[in-house]
Amino acid sequence: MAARVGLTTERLTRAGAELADEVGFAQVTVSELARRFDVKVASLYSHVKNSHDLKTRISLLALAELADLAAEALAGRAGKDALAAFADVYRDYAREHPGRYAATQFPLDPETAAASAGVRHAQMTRAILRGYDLPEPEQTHAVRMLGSVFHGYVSLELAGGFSHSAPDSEETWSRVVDALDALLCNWPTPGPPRP
Amino acid sequence: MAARVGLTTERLTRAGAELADEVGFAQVTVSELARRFDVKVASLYSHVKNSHDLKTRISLLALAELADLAAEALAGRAGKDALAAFADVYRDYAREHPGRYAATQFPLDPETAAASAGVRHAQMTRAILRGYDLPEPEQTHAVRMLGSVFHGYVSLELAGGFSHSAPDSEETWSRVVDALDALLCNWPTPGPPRP
DNA sequence: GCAGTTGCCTAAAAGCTTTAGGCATGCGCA
DNA sequence: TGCGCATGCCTAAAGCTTTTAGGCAACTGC
Repeated sequence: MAARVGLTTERLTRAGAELADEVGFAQVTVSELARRFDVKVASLYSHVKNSHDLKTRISLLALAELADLAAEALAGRAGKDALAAFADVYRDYAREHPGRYAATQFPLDPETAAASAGVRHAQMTRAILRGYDLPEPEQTHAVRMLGSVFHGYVSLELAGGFSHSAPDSEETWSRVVDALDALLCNWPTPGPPRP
Repeated sequence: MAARVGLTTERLTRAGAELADEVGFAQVTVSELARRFDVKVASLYSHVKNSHDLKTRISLLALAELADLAAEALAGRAGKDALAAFADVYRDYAREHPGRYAATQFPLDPETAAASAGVRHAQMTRAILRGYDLPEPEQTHAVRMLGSVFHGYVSLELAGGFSHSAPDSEETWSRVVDALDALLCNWPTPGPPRP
């Protein structure tokens, strides 16, 4: 009958990522993917363990892409320049590839996460902080805070939180980066413990 | 046969919220809810339009609970005290009710969102800023940044991002609140536009 | 040109969603 | 107390997704 289509775990993962950007990561389904390759659903199960496995692979792909883009953007930059470039890459990736971005939030089991490009991305965040010198325990707090701001901002923006109200998101983003730079330059020393 | 159970949109919504906290918001299903009431699935469709409607209602319930808790925490506080209390309510709610918290991120259509308790919550964020005086355009940027940090931090924490590594999340959270307070006290003035 | 592997298929079971239509329970009213 | 009617929950059914088992045919390499 029909010739072989040439399915591959690789191709399925890529197509899954594109599908995610089109219809949303949550709507990525083995069935829909099969439809796109004009192939019966069961055929995919030779290349992908199950739906969860497919999503995990898409997530790993997205994390790797994001880390690569960030590494490229960071090359030759330091200080606020590096911070802004890193932040922009993150936000732009999310806006250009909302489905893939959602995939980066897919909960991975600890070993998978530890082997993912996510750790590379985290190391880059820490590298940026070398431009501002913070003592060690504070550095970790700052890394976590940067991650929170970037992820939080992009999530809310993608959810439509900042649209349809002035000032526009572009401007706020720029001010947020300014604020983070200022904050890292004047990182507060620990006060008395809260009650 | 079996007596009437007394289903209500209200009761279904509440039970749905509990279910979300137990198994995760994404796993909330009309079928599972029916099982919990020991009732046939179709019976729920008299009280709830469809699965999406159910999730919307759970989302609205969670937003209202969160806004109520925040309002209570804010009463009689100002400045950093208010900021910390507001932040803690947000984080504690998310940790005690992860499913409901996830529900607060459920995308609502614009009119529904505008009529939700979400706007009340946003207004409270703005009220906190009255303790730090920022000029108007900057105030909006700051509101968005606070929202981003809170949401981002809590999301990452819930996803397990900060567990299994020192220092513990409790400490970072406290430092993040310190940092936000410091930042609001020294909010940077707009620099030259980025190229 | 043959053997063997691999790839895609048919078949089937199980679960979730949603709609249509039916019976009876339990309420209001006489 | 008993009647009528509305409402609440049920049966039935179709359509979709996931996942497994097993089969045939098409490529690969010899």
